[in-house]
Amino acid sequence: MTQSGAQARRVTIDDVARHAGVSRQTVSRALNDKGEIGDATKQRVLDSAQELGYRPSRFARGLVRQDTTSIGLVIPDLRNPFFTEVAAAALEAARTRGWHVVVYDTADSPDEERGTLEVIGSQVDAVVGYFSRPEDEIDRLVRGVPVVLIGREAPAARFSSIVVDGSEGVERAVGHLVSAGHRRIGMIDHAGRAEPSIRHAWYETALAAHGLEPGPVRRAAQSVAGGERALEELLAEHPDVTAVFTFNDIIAIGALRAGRRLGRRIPQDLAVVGFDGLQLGALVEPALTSVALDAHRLGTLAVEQAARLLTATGPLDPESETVRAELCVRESA
Amino acid sequence: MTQSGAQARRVTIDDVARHAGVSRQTVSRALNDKGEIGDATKQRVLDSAQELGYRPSRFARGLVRQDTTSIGLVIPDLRNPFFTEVAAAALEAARTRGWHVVVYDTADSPDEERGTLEVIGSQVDAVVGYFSRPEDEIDRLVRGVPVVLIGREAPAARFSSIVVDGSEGVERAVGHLVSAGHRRIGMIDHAGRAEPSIRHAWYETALAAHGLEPGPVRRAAQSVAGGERALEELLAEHPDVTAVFTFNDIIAIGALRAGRRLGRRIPQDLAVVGFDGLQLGALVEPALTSVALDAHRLGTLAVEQAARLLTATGPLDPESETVRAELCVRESA
DNA sequence: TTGAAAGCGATACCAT
DNA sequence: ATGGTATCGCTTTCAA
Repeated sequence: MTQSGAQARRVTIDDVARHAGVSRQTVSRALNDKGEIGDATKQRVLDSAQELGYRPSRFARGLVRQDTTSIGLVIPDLRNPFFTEVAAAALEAARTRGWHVVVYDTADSPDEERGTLEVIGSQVDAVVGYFSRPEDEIDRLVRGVPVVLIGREAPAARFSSIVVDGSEGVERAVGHLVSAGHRRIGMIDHAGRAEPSIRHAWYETALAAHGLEPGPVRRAAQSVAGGERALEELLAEHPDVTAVFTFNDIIAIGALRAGRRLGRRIPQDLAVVGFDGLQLGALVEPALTSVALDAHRLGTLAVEQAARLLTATGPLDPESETVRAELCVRESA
Repeated sequence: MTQSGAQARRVTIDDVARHAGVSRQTVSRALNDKGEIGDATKQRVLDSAQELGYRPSRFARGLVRQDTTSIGLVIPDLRNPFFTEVAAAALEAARTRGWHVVVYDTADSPDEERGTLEVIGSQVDAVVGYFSRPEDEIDRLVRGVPVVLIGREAPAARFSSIVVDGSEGVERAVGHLVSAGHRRIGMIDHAGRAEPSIRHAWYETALAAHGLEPGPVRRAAQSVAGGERALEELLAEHPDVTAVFTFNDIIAIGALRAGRRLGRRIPQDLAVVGFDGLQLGALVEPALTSVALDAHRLGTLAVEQAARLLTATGPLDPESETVRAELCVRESA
């Protein structure tokens, strides 16, 4: 007994060939605009293909012509303009190379990150992005796929990476605060991981360099609201604080708003310095002073590094692998 | 004469099999954690694979197990927070389905758009996103790949789409302005395409509905700076204008800034209404009033629509295909 | 100009 | 538990 409503089987090149009364090589020629084919035949084949709704399998095609490259781009939170910028730059750089970019947003969650790593290995030729998991675990999960780590705290041993060095920038920022008379400088770190961030370490080092003792630290979710709450709590506990350095600009903007709401004049009563150097910082009031990172460069370099991995050219030299942060003074400090 | 420095040939499953002294099926089993394999054998195979640096071909694998789905997501400008939001939502929706998303940023350029369409057809199972080219051209370029058009002005005949209906929202916005006493309401449209945007049409209709004659229109690049310039020019030529509706929030923010700089009090002397309803609008001062669109919903629906195309379920019903804009009143109007 | 046959690199089914 | 063989859908020689 025959089943009616047949399975929607894939239309293959052979179907088209049969329909057009030619061999499949001829179909291939017609579809790929190779020469060596009669005009009439070509048209007939094209028509058949159209009529049958034929679409070549990307797998079969990829299998035989080993030319398409795609990379995976892993971003912790695409909604954060900083990562958007990195992603946009990476997309640009990939496009100039004719690469495809498969984007994954791990929502800042280690679990999602693991899931992504598991699945990504079999989908792309190289992986570029932000990861919080230990190196050996990443290594195990991607199973040999080349990886470029961006902004990894400890320059990775077994992976290529693009290193972010904010120590100097943060040091400048603290210098700037100090010369404006601030002595009691707090920090709002991010709340994501168990340990303090590397940015926190830079902050402490910078304070020490200026002979200041560590200020109070609060942790915040990476959102404006998170920054607002953290600043309120920080000032409630430590009213003597007159300046804060924050993990990033989003948090800083929250701090800015909360500070104003509490009646502090900015930057006189409360100076705020963010990190990232978002364009957005220029739009709020007062405009945000920030330790700025060149996100565009980060994205571009990451893809270039991947290219070198893939072509077995040597990696970038350590210097050009590093992106340094610079103090961008606006109004909030 | 043999060439030294042999071509870096791909390591295949057969190489691993040979190295481990087993058949390739056994290798396959070991790698895919299927049962029916001895522990010792499995370990030996895994070691060989590791040693040879073996990575399965995603094409060969995809060819035989027809399970991985990927879609192309085409965005005009990832740096615009609105599209970022759409993209983030689409990524989320795709992830729950286990799909991969290949992202393309067309930089708002018709040329890039064409290039993207040409290349995308052979890379993904469906395409979702924003396009400015005529339908029939899109059709020709993607060659049969299912397409979901987002926010297309004329609901597409031959493609599925997610429709944006802002008429009501804009009408409300104009009503809001009118009841605040504004009679001379200008618009800043975008400068991208030759013709006025659909948002401009909504604006005109809304004015008419309130018995107002069309106000002056200026076009701006989609950036804060573009908005600033356009507003300056608009007011220079038409000082009697007391309110402007803008193509989007980014432009609106520019208008806001320029208006203030010109000494206009906002919203009394100059009311500004944007379009998109970006979160960002709440951070500027005064906070931006805007005709808001649910970007998250847009991204989610687009992917759902793609899912229906792919599974040959019926498309979404027309009503749920439509996303309506709503007036979000903050401070600028 | 067209067609036949040989892979590309993996998995699945059926033996053993 | 392991191996042989067919197969996935296409492109690329090589003949005709």
